[in-house]
Amino acid sequence: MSDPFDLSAHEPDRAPAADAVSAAPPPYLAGLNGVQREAVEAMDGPVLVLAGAGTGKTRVLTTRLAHLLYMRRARPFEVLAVTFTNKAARQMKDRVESLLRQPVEALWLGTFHAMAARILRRHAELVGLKPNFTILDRDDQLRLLKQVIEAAGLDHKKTPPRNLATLIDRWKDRGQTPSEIGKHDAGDFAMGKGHELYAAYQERLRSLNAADFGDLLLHCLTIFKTHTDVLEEYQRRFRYVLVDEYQDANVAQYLWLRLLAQKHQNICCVGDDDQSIYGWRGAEVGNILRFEKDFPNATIVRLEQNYRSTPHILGAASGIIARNDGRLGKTLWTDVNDGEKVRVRGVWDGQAEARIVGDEIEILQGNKVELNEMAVLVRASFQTREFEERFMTLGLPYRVIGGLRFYEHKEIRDVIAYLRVLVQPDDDLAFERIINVPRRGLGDASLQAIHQVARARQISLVRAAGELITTDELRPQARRSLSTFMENFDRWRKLRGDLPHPDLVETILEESGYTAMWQADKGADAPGRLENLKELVHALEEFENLEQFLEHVSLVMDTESSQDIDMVNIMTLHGAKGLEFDAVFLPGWEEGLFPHQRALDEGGTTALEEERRLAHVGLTRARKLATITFAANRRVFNQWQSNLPSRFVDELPPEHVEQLADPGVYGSGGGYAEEEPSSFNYATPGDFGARKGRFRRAVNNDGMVIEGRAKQIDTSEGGDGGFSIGGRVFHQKFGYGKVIAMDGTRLEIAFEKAGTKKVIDSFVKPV
DNA sequence: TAGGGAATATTTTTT
DNA sequence: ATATTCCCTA
Repeated sequence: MSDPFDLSAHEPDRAPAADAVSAAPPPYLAGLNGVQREAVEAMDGPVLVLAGAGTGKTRVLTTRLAHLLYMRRARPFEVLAVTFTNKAARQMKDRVESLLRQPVEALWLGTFHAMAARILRRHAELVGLKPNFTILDRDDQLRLLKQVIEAAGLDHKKTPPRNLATLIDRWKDRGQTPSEIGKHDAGDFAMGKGHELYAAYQERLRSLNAADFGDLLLHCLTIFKTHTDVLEEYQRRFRYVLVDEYQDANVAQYLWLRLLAQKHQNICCVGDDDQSIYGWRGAEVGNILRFEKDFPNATIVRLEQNYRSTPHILGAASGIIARNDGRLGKTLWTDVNDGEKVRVRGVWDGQAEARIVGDEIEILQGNKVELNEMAVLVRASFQTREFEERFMTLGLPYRVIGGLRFYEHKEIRDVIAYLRVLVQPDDDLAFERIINVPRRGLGDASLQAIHQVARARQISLVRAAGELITTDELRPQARRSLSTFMENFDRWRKLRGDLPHPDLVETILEESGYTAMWQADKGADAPGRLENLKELVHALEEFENLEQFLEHVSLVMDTESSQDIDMVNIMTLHGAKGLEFDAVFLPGWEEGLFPHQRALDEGGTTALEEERRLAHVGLTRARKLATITFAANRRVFNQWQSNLPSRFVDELPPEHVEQLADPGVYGSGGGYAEEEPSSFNYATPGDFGARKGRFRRAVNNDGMVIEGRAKQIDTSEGGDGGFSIGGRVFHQKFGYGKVIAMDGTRLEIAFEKAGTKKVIDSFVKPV
């Protein structure tokens, strides 16, 4: 291997780009290990980097990109670098700039969707769109689908738009247009009309001059396939292609990449099959395997040395992931020798869990661990609530990442709709959203009338509205109101040239009565909404114009939460991918929640393995400390449910786990606090995990299943079998109920007063 | 047309 | 439990 610091050894193969090169030797290669360096320096030809968690994947990718520019292999605009999240894209840009110690502009660096949108805007007319097409979000998509379903004479209750959306998304994820799928690919869905609905939806999108997320990629593929000249232009341009989180790519993205990289073959994909957690969104781990076939002479680099976590954390994570079949099989290792074991702790219920996590966080905080360096990683977003409540009580600062995002707030979406109509008058969906917000007497009847005109004349709603105000179709009141509404928009459009856009938006908010609407609202959330509106106007200053802002909100749904304030992070496991923290809390490791019941029911082994990868991702986020908790009882939909510990708890190798006794189990278990003194024993570490199969169950006086070592139970009362599904039973505490399901000695009973619970049979009597 | 009140679904994960 | 959506009446 030649000396990378010697520039003469790497004679640039093209004219240097004056703007991106400094004369100093690359300062960034020094800290890399052998394999990392190999991945960075293998610049010619396809490269696949299989990078385990915490092995310096991002570093390799960014260094490689910096190196390409530094070595003048490509000018910035000749490099395509795609990520899945905007955050990752931002990070990559920042890091490349800091490696090169200068700003880098003109790179094609962004999410798949952003890059595809950029290409599509330039060639929109090739797929029947105008360059200013609207990008629909999930909400718009669903509303449109509802219309399509009803237009097809179907009931949107029997054919839920959501299900149709998922179906269509999956087709688009696979790169299939309506003409490329079989007539019956949708099976029974919508009485076999799935295909027809898809086609109708695409037609509607086109007439609305709109594209959904999937279309951004799909339309690109169509263009590439039908217009080779366009494809060639991009193939020539992109001398180097870099891909982050490759295991998350769906087929459409894969095809997109393959087409673009075909000419130069300089494609570098970084991924980890063990971190593939987006199968439900169409991600195809198989893409990793196909890579070698499509790019036969690919260099394969494995990164296995972990620089993040302690051996116990790695051991625990590896132990879990080892249960999966069909892995590419990396083995993470580390130099580090010390560190604490992964802690596992069972608790009484969700509140106790939140309380204990809160306490632990305060202890860590006392030990000078920054709150920013701690995270609570949940399986499902509803779990965040209990932590928020607890942390609020404690006065513990926290941020929920990925919760309700800024742009998903109703008031923000309303304003955006105003802006969309302003910029793109033909945006029917936006128009529909705001025509009567705030209330201006333009209800269903008026909207129907407008629709009728629009349909008859094949024009957009705004144009139809413009025609309607010249006729006597509408009631005078409605007509006047609509007329004012339209005049407002005309005036605002004229103002666009004269007024800075934040001021314009403020004007619109005032004159439309939108601000007034919330000021008049007595709801508890109204002040917050007004705050958000202010924040939105403020945010507008960051953008050059409204179009840019709208593109941003369509594609960048995340908002940067202030990293500089010291706060505990709460987020889903999915949201945590790519992040790391000193201390990680993993609550809710219960059967049914994690692995999630729905994954278990619908996805079989494949889905279970994905859940397992999720567990692996969660654990490997931790640098020093990982704490797993599971609650015996949890309130789901206002119903109490007893749960068994997750099978993943069993799968943790005992030698890497410390089982914690928890004296506080009964401290806050709602009404149960007094019933059982703290005599309840937890399993020793040996009992946990070492035992084959399930935990032995313990029960409290109510016969509800809680975790741990089986406790002596007085079974003298009742429990002589004879239960049957549908049978009526009586429980000392919960009263009468009906047996819904039986699993050995466990019964699931729908109590008349107390809701559905899982209880041990010996505590109920047949009646 | 709007506003209240009932019925109903929601909760897996997201660019 | 909460949020939306639906339905009915004023």
